[in-house]
Amino acid sequence: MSDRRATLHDVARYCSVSYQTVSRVVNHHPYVAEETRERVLKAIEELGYRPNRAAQSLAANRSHVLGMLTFGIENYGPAQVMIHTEQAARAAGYDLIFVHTPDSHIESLRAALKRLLHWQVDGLILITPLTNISLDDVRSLSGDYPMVQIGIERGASVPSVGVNQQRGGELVADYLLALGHEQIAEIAGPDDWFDAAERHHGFGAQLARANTAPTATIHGDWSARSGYEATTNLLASGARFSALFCANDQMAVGALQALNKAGRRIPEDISLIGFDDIPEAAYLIPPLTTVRQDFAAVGQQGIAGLLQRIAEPDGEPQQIHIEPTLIERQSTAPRKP
Amino acid sequence: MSDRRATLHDVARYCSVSYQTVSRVVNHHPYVAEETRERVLKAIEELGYRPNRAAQSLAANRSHVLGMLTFGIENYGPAQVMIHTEQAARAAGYDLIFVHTPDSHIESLRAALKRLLHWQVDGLILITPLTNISLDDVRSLSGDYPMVQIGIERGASVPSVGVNQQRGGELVADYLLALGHEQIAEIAGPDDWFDAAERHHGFGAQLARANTAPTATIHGDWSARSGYEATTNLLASGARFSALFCANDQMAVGALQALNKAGRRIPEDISLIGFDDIPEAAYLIPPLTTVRQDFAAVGQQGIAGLLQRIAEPDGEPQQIHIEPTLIERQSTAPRKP
DNA sequence: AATGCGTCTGTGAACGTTCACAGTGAATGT
DNA sequence: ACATTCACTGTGAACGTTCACAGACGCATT
Repeated sequence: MSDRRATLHDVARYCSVSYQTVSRVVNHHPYVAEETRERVLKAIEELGYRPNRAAQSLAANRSHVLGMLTFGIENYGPAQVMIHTEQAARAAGYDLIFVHTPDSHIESLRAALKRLLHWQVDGLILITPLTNISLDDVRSLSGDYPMVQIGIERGASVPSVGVNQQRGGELVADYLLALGHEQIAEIAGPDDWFDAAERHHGFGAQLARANTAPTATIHGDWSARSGYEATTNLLASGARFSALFCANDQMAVGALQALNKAGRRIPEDISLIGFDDIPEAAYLIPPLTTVRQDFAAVGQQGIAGLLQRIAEPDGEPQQIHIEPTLIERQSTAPRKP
Repeated sequence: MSDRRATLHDVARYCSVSYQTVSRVVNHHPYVAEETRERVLKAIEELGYRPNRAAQSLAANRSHVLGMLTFGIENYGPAQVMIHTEQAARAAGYDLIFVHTPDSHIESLRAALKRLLHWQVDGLILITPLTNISLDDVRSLSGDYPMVQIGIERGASVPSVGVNQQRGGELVADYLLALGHEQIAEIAGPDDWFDAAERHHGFGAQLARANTAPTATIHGDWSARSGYEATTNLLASGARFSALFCANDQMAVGALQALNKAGRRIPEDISLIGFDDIPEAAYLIPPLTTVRQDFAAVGQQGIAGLLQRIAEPDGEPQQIHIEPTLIERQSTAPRKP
């Protein structure tokens, strides 16, 4: 209707109370008479009044916004985490301002972080699964902002929530060993992602406990293409293996094709196992055995942790682990005798 | 260091100028002496001053924020659009506040929109590819906000940018007809997505021009699971077809498995074609023929359109089409004689 | 010597809200 | 009858910035 948005004062004038009373109604303060409340509510409705967030932030010195910094959301895991985090934040009454770093340079991160801090964000959610981004560096920029890191960095000084990737690696090792496999190859994720590093570490450590080791480890970049190329190289190198662990499902897709081209049957000749349980995993040929991560839980716990941090900024930074589960399908089988 | 963030006044006092001069430096106004500028810049650096966005919004009555409303970003297409849109917005100096609707009820949309409008967003980006969301309804809530709809709605009263889905459907029809296929089945997307509707429409129309029609059309929900089930039903129904068009690649993954289980060889017995060109498409078995959409272009044009709209709010709402391209791989072949 | 203009700087008010406080009645207790 | 409390309402200042204006100075033009 009108040119300008209605303000507290407009509403106040409209129903002859003070602006403060209107404010009280809006913020559900006690001590406003029922009759007045209704009159004000009606006026708000009629004038289409909406509080101005900028003014609220400024006056109250809190913004009701959380800053979300992401990297690599073209990948399934980070994207899932992001969606669920947004949901949890919204449920808690927070809006999200969202910056995506296109690359992992520390300078890009600084720039992204600066953008977020311009806003008086109440807290920071970091979905930046990279080891080369030192959280101390982040801290130096962001001061004592409440924040939560999604994905666990070992011994970090920041509260964090993530899937226990190390345990995931162990699950895979245990499972393949139980099937009788002794020669196991690995296509790991990029070294600078700590999810990848932890998976790799857990996997290797568990094999070591059984006095064995991966026959080969190649690092991919999460893409099907890299899985394909890694597998091709693996086969060309003459490495012998009866099982192959891919650190995510997309790389397993590529591996599947490479193995297929080389005439290896799955699971008869080679057992293949992925990680993530993307929705397509059950529909590959054969359906892919993989490790499922509960991203919804990560998102919820992440926000819960952050809100707690906002409420009481001191206290030991907690690290919350979500346990992964192995989903057995038909891409794995006992080793042929 | 200090408890409170530095303000304009702090900086001003620190180097004995007025706050207004500092403001001028920050905003790159002309008419500030080189010597002063440097002194101020130095002070800003030393005090770690950052402008308070809330105060800026409030005073200037513009926020430098764009509101982004998304639906269905668990799907490849919307997610890609979102990423590229964010990038383009950031490049243009805008921050993004981000709300995701978990479902397509109009009430969820209203709620989401309300959140965005609380902020004095300068413009609105709608990535809500649903036909049941009437843009007029959006307008009634958002008034004359500059906005851009990602994904073309036929005859919409709002500027929009999207891939020419209809043309995509035509490409598929042309291609399969040229290969000699006459009996073509279709697994379409959900009816209430306009991308799906347009693809379906273009596909059907082009077949009609060749005096034929799909032998069967089933609607899936974009997931591999639904592709699998649809294909299974198709086969069980006894429908005869030598080619199958899936409205996205994920459904094609499911179809692939269903056909495989039924002993149909691809492409020898049945040609399969998808849509989207997800990164895994080239690594399926066999590599999937599909239609590629340039999501980066969509994002960039979307932001460009919105910024133009913000600059001059009047003028005919433009609709920008991005043309899709067919990527031929090995899941399609000429019909067996 | 007076006028004008361009460059640079400062002042006051405004943006729309919250916070701290002060005030007003009416009901209650002594 | 008077103080005390409680429920409710209003006032002034502040948050950190931008905008519109005005002032001061130097230099060229008349």
